[in-house]
Amino acid sequence: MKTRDRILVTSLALFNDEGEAHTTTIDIANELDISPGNLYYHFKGKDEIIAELYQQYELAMADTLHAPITAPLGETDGDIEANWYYLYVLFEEMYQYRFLYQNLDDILQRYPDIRRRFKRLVQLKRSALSAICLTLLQQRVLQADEDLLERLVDNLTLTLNYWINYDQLLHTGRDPQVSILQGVLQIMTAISPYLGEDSLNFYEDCREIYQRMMHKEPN
Amino acid sequence: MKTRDRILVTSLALFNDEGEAHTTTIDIANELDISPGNLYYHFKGKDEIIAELYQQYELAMADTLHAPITAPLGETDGDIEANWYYLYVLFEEMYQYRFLYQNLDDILQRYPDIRRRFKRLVQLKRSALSAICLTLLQQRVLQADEDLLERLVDNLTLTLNYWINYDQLLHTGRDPQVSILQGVLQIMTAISPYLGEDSLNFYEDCREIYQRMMHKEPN
DNA sequence: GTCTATACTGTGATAGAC
DNA sequence: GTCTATCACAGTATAGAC
Repeated sequence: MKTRDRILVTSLALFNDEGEAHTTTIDIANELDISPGNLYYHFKGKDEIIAELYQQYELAMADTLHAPITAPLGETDGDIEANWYYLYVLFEEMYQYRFLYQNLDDILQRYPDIRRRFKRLVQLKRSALSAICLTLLQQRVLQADEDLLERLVDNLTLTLNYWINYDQLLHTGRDPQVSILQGVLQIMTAISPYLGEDSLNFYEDCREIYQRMMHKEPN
Repeated sequence: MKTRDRILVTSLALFNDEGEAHTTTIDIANELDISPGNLYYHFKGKDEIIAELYQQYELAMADTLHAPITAPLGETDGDIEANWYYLYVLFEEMYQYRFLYQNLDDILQRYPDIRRRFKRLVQLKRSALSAICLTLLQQRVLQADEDLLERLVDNLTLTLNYWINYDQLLHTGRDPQVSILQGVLQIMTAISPYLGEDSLNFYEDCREIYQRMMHKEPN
């Protein structure tokens, strides 16, 4: 593994675990057992490392997010399992770059370029969740309820974005896998009451998947 | 106004507008036209200023949050207007100390004491929202749906905590008053589908209050 | 209570040898 | 590509005069 890549991997780990703000270039160099000078040979500074890490994150997310926008998830309409798995993957990808979310406003304030791009990404998340809702709900929501649907999609986007922060705050040290599963359940549950008579069935199916995932987790 | 209080007021303003992480003791002293030495006479350092500001925030919030827990809001059950106003006040109080939410994880990591207390405060928010739900929903939610109710309350707590961040991210520079009104509407909307046959009426009432508040806003 | 001076620290960044 | 050495600077904190 090249030094440049090792710097990226180690930086990401330190940012996630110790917080980006309090990880210095020296910390990174120490962790890698290289000199600060060497680090500066590969990257002009912390800014450049963060820019590169964000680039990685953006590529991965954008790729995933386009899936439900271009084609409905699952073979049959309302395929719960496919949507569950999809949300799980999204949460996982976000969790891998969780340092972004921990000091979000701080980072977005310092890097206006990342701010613009992050905003676009959130809008993309919103579109993806909107597409999922539209297939799940099908024609169920009346035309007049367009606005209601917008509120639901905002609700889901908000949950997707901040759930892990919220859950880890209330349950410090909880296994991240559990947090993520809870997050998926949380989103699915928020959709359920809009499903009319299928509402309870849908919710029960979700809980069942949740239970199943929770118990096979120690793999 | 005593210097000590002026330091607190100015610090809060700077933290909110420029971000806590990048506001130094010197910035605060400059803004007040006093010397850094003078500032250090009143507070041992930035830590102590933050601790004091948090104390203020906690007192105000805890006081407000106990209201619906001890007695239902509104004179009649399901008094929408009273609950609307209540949520509005909560958002406003949080907005006044928004620097806390902008770098939340960073601050909570640096001050373990604040972490514990903030966590308790979120649980208090959760209790308040739970109490509101119970009066609004009354006996509507079946016993079997206890778990569903928990998911709803988590959803509302999450929205209350992060809505302003989310809204300001997607609509940079939007009038905070509008963000807050949207936040209240967002929470009320999330409750509405659980109201059974009153669902649509409730939602329409909320939209009406929202419209009214939006237009009298330029006061 | 408030000021000016100053010292200490950690971090970011570069130059030049190997 | 990697190292050592060193600089510059910002932010924190204190001492002592007024």
